[in-house]
Amino acid sequence: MSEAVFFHVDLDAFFAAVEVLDNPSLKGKPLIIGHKGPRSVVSTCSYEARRFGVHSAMPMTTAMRLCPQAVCVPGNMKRYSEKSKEVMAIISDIAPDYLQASIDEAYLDMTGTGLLYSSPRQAAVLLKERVRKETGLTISVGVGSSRFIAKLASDFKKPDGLTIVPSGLETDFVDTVGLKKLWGVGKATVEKLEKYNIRTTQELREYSLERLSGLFGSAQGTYLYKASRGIDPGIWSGESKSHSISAERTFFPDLIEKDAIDNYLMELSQEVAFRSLDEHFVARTVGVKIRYPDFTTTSIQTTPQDGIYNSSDVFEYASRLFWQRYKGGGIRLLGVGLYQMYSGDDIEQEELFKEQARKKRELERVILDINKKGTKLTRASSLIKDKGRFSG
DNA sequence: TCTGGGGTCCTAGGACCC
DNA sequence: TCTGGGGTCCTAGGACCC
Repeated sequence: MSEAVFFHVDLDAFFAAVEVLDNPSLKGKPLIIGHKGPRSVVSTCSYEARRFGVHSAMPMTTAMRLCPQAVCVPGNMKRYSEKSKEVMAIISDIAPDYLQASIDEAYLDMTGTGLLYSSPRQAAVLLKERVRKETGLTISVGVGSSRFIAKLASDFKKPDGLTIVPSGLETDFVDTVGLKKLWGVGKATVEKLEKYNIRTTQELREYSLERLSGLFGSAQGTYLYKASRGIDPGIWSGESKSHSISAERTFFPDLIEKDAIDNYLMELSQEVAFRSLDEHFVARTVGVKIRYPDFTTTSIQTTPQDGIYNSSDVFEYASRLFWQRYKGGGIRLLGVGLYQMYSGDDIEQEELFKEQARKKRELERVILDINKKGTKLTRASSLIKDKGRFSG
């Protein structure tokens, strides 16, 4: 029985790195990925831009104030997906088992690879070399006895880092990383911990499981208890329980006209409906999200008995929910989501599936296929766009 | 700093059932 | 009848991650 070994692989400043690869004149320059609108945020940025204090999720206006000379590009997800696939292909070549966690990171289970590689270090170096040679990108790799430790380790030295946490030193490593950088411990939790005078992982370990569960609830209490001891609290262990699809837009200026609101509700409804069709999922719940100019956000959802089978169903429920909840005035953000989704292949065989709804769903599938082949064929109503819209 | 968009998971309260 | 206990589902909101 060999000891558990996990790698966490993280692509360095991924979107920015791909942009530089495709346009070498950007090399060495502060580069920001994101729209330039007044309500945009930074998606990713190059290390050159980070030196000015720019980081992901920062309002674009702030970023440009900190680094006015930065080059700003909107980003190209299709291209990033391509490069991501190239990297994942190399990973699948090297690791017996892996789990892609997002477009730019993966967890590799390297347990029992002692006969394939002389050491975890050798395997990690090989992986880094192959990714660099074959894709032109650099990665940071963390190695540890669990996914949790590997994840913290990959972040420890960036870019182009390799951090190996020897088994037995997990708790020491967690102390070195520090409370604020623990995965799963965000701003709100840090603030709450500080109220109890907990500022370090050592101080956190002085609290019993019972005490933490009482203060933070059983799930988060257990999480903090384990994480502070370097024990994997269970990140990325099981299958995900639910699936959801959502689409939202932030507007500038705020949306106010009824027609514009209806048009966006229709557009967002179609977007999520077609994506659910594409992914062969059927949703049981529809929801709407409204954000007002003062940033207060509210949501409302329903789980109809009759089921949700096509884009008109989604729009009907979304519209009903919106007008039920809307308090009036400007709208900063509008969103439509589908929740409690399950595999559509089951439902399509059921008797209760209404004939009309089924036909419509099939028609929409045809439209989806045509769109995939490159022709644009959408409902005329969704083509009416108001002039105020800036992002999408 | 004035705050995107797409997700997952958790909590608390209420409804409802046995 | 002043009031159990457990389970499940639904809803709204919040934390967190990339």
